Amino acid sequence: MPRVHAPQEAAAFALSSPWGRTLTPAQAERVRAEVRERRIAKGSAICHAGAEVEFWKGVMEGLIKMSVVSAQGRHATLTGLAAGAWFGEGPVLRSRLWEFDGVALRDTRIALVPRATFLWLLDESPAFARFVIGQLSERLAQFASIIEAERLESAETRVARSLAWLYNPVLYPGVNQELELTQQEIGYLSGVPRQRVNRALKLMQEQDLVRVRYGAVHINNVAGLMGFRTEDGAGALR
DNA sequence: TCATTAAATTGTT
DNA sequence: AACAATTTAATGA
Repeated sequence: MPRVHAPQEAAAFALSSPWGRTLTPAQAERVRAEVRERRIAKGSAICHAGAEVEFWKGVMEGLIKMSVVSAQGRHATLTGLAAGAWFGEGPVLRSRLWEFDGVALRDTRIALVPRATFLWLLDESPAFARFVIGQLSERLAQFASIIEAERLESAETRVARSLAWLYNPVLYPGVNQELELTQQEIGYLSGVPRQRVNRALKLMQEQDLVRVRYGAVHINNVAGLMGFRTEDGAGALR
């Protein structure tokens, strides 16, 4: 069972985020008073599809995989969430229910903003509203890119793209060049088998886009990764 | 600090 | 999916 901890660090994390810095002192004070922190052990759930959304959530530390499970038990990864990412605005605004399952791929710390506080900020702060709109737009672009790659491109291209998306400055402000992800974890995030991830990383390394390390990948060229293509994408076969 | 062993991760089939 | 090779982490003298 995840435990709720003292809020100080979570409040500091929230208030130093891109949206937190835009708040008025009064708005910041309410956030400071109401933000909570939760620690999630590797392998445990952050949210369950169908459960009520109580909080808008920010990743302070760690890594999350968002996925959906079909009635038959097949599951598909939608995206990863790295440190600095805020998520849940979709279900908070739309259905009040989580639409996906979230699992921590490693020990993770989450900042929790109560739903009511989130909605209050949306009403009170135009800057906050702009942040949320900007984030929704980025996510839409991300999902469009993923669907396109899923249908038209090779597994190697999908791996490159999911790495590149981790460097989107709007969705993941705090990611640095040394990505501490194992090839297995990259596989979970991109929905590609580990063997194929291994092959993909070597191809990217040949082009100096990344440097493969033990348990990590050093990213040299984000734009190059976003544009990375192989000749054997599904589009090339038809 | 070094050597040994176990565990995790990578690379290949 | 299975297996071997490599790297790191843990242990104990």
